[in-house]
Amino acid sequence: MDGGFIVMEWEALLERSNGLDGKLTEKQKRIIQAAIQIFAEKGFSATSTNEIARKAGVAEGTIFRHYKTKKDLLITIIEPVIQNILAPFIVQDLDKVLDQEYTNFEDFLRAVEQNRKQFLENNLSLIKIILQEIPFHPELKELFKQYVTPEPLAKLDALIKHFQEKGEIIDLPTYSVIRLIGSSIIGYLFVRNMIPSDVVWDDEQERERTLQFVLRGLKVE
Amino acid sequence: MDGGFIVMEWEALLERSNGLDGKLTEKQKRIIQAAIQIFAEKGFSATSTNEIARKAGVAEGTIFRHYKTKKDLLITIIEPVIQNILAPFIVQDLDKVLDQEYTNFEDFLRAVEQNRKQFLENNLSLIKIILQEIPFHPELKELFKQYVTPEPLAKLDALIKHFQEKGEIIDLPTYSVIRLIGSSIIGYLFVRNMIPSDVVWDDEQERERTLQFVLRGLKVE
Amino acid sequence: MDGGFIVMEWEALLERSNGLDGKLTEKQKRIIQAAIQIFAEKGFSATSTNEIARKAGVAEGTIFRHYKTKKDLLITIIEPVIQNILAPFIVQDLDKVLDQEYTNFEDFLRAVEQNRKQFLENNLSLIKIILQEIPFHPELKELFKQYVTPEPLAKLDALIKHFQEKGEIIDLPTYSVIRLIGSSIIGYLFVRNMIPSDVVWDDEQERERTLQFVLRGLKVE
Amino acid sequence: MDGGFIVMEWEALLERSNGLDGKLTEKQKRIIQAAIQIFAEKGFSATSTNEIARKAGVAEGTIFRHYKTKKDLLITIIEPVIQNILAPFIVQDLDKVLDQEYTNFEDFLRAVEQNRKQFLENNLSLIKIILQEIPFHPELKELFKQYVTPEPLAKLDALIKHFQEKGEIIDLPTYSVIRLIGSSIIGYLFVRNMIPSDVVWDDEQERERTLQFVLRGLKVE
DNA sequence: GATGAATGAGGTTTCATTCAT
DNA sequence: GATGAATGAAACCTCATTCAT
Repeated sequence: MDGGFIVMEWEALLERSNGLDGKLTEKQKRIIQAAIQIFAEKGFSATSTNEIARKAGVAEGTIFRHYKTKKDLLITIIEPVIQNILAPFIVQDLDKVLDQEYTNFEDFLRAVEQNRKQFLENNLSLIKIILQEIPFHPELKELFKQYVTPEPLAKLDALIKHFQEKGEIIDLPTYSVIRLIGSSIIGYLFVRNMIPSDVVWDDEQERERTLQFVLRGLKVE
Repeated sequence: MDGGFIVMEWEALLERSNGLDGKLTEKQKRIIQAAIQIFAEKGFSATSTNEIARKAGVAEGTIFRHYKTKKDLLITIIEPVIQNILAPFIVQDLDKVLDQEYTNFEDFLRAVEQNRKQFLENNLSLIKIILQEIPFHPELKELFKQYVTPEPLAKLDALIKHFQEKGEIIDLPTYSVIRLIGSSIIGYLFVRNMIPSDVVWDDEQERERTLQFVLRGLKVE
Repeated sequence: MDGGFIVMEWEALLERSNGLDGKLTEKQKRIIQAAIQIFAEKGFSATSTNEIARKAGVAEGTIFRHYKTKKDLLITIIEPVIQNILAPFIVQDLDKVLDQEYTNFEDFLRAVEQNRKQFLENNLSLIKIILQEIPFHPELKELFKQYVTPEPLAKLDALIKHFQEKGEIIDLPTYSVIRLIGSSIIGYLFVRNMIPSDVVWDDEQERERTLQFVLRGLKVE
Repeated sequence: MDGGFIVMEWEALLERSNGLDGKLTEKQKRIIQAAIQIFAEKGFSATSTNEIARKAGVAEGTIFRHYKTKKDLLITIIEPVIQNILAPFIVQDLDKVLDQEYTNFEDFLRAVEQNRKQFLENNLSLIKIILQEIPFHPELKELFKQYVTPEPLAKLDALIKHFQEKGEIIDLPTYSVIRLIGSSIIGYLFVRNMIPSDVVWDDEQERERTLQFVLRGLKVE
């Protein structure tokens, strides 16, 4: 099983989001790992702490020593993921992109797609949990809002405008551009990950079709 | 409250899906209505039959007289919705569309968007329930597959090809075309329904932008 | 065992305090009875609902169908007792006492002692529970205050003054008189009920000594 | 807060009762102090060792290094208090009293009242704990009996007889005299300590009334 | 001596489901 | 058909106590 991998990924997110320190005990890791797996599989409400404890190989009480309630455990897991979902690579690397005049919109698009595809693949269970549980937990919605800070959005805005000024994409409000790009890429990634294994799917071609669709859709006529 | 409306809508779906008109007793309707509301609000697992009974104004036992288990109640609610999600208006009206040579792709797109928007608005709670619960209940997945019958898909396929032959849209595999159109429209509808009430949103413009984006994205160059 | 007797007594208090209606099911009575016994024996906190259920011969869940929480059960038991502790016979019969001029202080004292002795004996477990738990539950303190209504106190005040005017007892503030009488009688009743069975105790004599002590202590010199 | 004071008091009791001076470490003192406070506030059963540890600022394990079980801690706290409750000042000073012919019953009464009032005020929490827990722990009852040694009682008996022979108080059995005096004084102290702060209470007067009541009640006619 | 993570038994409460009325 | 009291399994969580460090 790949549980170990999932937790490694999650720990990476954790470190990136809290500056690190980590210091998770062995048992804590096992609890987190078990919880991620079962939450993703059955949903938060339908998962019992007993089951988590059994899968983690710890006593049930141990869970509650580290996380005051079951919901606490959920939030502990989700918080760093939310932070990283909403802080796409742009934030880190935007300056470079803006500085380098040679970068065009198509390269940007390919980079975004590549980056998010990676993130999605590395964090499938975690993202599933978030999508499932956000509607039911106001605290999570709050977390979400809290991390939609103006700064990265401003940068993204600048970037879009940059391409518009260069005449590479059509002149629409930033949020519309983001929505249209986002829909197409997320739609592609969603189908790609959800299709049953017995269906033929030429990933390379589908990606190319999606990117071309977006490029044409936003091209200045 | 619009609970009554929701059930009326659901009953319509029920009738359309099972032909006959149900013969639901007053209490059954109240149970269904209460269940839809609370399932949508808190999720299936986190909803107690006691709560449903209270909201429906019936005894807890009454629920189990009509639905053998809680899950039975869920499936009873979801089944007709699944059928109708996957049987877009095309099924009923496709012949007309195909017959009428004058109909162009843009009109078709507008019609699809309009039809799905209506469906979404009328059945928000129901769709929310389905999206939430499908991942956790193999029976529901089965139901899903069962209703992805070849017939409507074949018709849709014919329709896409029809527009491709007329040179109105680019020559891609049908499923890619559907995916690209679907992503954009669903993305638009999703944002439209999810945005908080305090954000400005010019619906007419956004719809137009989305449609133009799709039209350009699929246009033959 | 006298459990049946205790509950009968408690039901009597309940009826007297809520005007009656009773309508306790058989199981409810068994739960109350078991709870009274074990609370008195081990204290509220040290009593488990599991133990109550076992002694009552019902399922644990049944307790929570009737009483939302364990504390609810405690309050349900205690409320009518508090009411009746604080509403001594005087309330009911005071008018008679005041009307009959021939009644003297000694007869009154004997009557009080007799009445409270009866009450104490009939409700030993209940009173024990109250004394134990009141300090820890603000709700109970509130209940207490709520039932120290001005009306019965006013009547008692009138009665004391009545005897003072007749020159039968010394001229002290009512609350001091009540305190002194109360201390002596409660002290007598307490010792009487607490003494181990192997100690000799001539009840008749001790009561007489106590009454004479109070009479002398309050006599006008 | 007066936590420090409480433990100082308790240490004094401890020293007086075991002769030696205890050699309590700093942490032990903090544990005892925390335990006294929380036991008094919430009762023994409702107090968790975790809470004691937190309030004492020690690790939970440290408690169990010093006291084998939670009950052990309770008994450790209570034992010296029981000894001192039941060994009123008489024990130490009785000889003086008996020797000094000039001492009369009234002075004796005043001294008892003063001494017990002091004790009560200094040890309110401790006494509260004892009264709460004695009914539930046979070991404590045993302790109690164990300290009701014949010797101090014999001295008290002698003292009562002494005043009876001098004709200062009525001729009743010693235990009746003690009971009557005790009831009145304890009743006074109880009311004095329990009255809410918003009620007027002239302590000097009330004490005088109580003492006069006892004096009259026991006076030879 | 002190710590605090770990335990597992047991606490209170909730729940879907049954069944006599 | 409808009820709602009753059930008991299982849920979440707390607790006193142990033990390796």
